[in-house]
Amino acid sequence: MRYTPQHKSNTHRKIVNTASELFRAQGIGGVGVTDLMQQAGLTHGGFYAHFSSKEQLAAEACRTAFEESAQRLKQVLEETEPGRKFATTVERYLTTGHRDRSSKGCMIAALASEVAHHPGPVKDAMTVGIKGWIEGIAKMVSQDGLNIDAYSAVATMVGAMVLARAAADPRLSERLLTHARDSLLSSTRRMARHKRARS
Amino acid sequence: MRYTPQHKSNTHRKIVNTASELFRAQGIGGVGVTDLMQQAGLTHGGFYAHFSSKEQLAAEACRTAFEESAQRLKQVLEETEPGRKFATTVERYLTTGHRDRSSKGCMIAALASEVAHHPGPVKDAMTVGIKGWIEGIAKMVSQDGLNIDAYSAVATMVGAMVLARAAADPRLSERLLTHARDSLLSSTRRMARHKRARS
DNA sequence: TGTACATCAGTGAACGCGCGTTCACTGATGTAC
DNA sequence: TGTACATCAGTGAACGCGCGTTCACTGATGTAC
Repeated sequence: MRYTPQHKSNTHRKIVNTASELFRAQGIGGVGVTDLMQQAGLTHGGFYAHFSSKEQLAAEACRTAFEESAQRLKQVLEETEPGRKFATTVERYLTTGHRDRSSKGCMIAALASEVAHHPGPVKDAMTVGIKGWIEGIAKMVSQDGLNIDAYSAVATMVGAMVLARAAADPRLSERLLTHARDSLLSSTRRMARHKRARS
Repeated sequence: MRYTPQHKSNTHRKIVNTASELFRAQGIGGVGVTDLMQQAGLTHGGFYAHFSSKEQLAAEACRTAFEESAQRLKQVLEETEPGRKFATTVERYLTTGHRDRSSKGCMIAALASEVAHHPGPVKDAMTVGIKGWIEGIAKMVSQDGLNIDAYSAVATMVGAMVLARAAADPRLSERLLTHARDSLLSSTRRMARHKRARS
C-alpha cells in the first residue's frame, strides 16, 4: 500500500458528501459527474475508481444522508423532554431555513418525485429512508403521548416542504410552512393546555 | 389560409395534451422533444412552429392540466352534497389508481420537486396551480362545515402521493395513502357521527 | 368547373453541446534492499 | 540512511449518444381566375 490506508476512503467519503449536498440542491439529473468531482476537488476521470456508475453514487449519497438524519432524529428522541419531541422535530423541519438550504436538508423532500418513476438502487435507498422517518416520528409521537398518525404527519411535513419550494410566491410558500406546522402541532398544544390546567 | 382555421390550433392542442401526460408520467427532463412529437403523431422539426422552447410548452402543459383539475374541483363543489365535498376529493385523490396513473393525475405531485430549484414560467404556472387547489379545498371545507386547514390538507395529500410514488415497497406505499386518507377524513367522520347522534 | 398559384404546417438532416463513461497515462508514495 | 522499484489514486483526452434547436425543403390545401 503506497498511500495511507485511509487515503482512498477519505476521498470516497468526500465525493459522497459533496454528491449528497449537490443532489439535494439540484437533483440527481441536475448535477454532472464533472461538476461533482470538481466540487470535491478532483477531476472526473477518477470517478469510476470509486463508483461503478453515477446511480450507484446517488444511492450511496442517499443512504449517507439518511444515516445523518436518523442520527438527528435519535438525538431528539434521547435529549428532548417527553411532550416536546415531535414538536421539536416539526418546528425544525418546517422552517424557511430548511426550505432555502435544501443541500443540507431532507433527502426525501429533495428527491422524492425525481425517484418516483424509474425503479433502482436510489429508489430502494429512498424507501428505507422513508421508513426510518416514519418509525422515528412514530416513536416521538408515542413517547409524547400524542394521538397523531406518523405516516400522515410525515406526508404533511414532506408535502409542505415540497410545495413551499415549488411555490414562486414567497407569501404562499411561507404560509404552506406555517399552516402545516400549526396543524401538526395543534394537538400538542391542546395537550400542553390540558397538562397546565390539571397542575 | 390554406388549411382550415382550426387545423394548426388542433395540432397545437394535441401537442400540449400529449406533453401534459408525458411530463406528468416521466418528468419534464425525462421527455425529449423528439419523443414527444412522435407521441403526438408528428416529427420534431415542427415543434418550433408552435412553441418558442420546450420550457414554454411545459408551462402551457402545466396550465392546461391545472385548468382541467380546476374543472374537476368545481364539479365536486357544485354536484356533491355538502358534508361530502372534501371527503369526495380526498377519496378520489389518495388512491392507488391515481398513484399508478400519474400521466392523468395531479400535476403538483408529479412535478413539484423538479420545478423547485430553477425559477421560470413552469414554476409560475405551478404556483398558480397550487393556489387554485388550496382555494378549491378551502371552499369545500367551508361548505362542508369542517374545521380543517386547507394549506395543510393539500400538503398532506400531495406529500402522501409523492411519498407513495417514491416508495418501492408496495405495502409502505399503500399505507401512506390510506393513513393520510384516514387522518384527513377523521374530522369528517366525527362530524357525521355527531350529525347522526343529534337526529 | 378546372387550373395555376401562394401559403405555410409539417419534414428531416444537421448543428453544437454536455452528458456518462472509458482508458492510456502520470506521478506521488510506501516498501524492499 | 539512501536508492530503485512497484503500486495505484488521480489525470485529462477521447468516446458515443441524445439532447434542444435551426433551417432549407416539401407538399397538401384554400384561393383566384
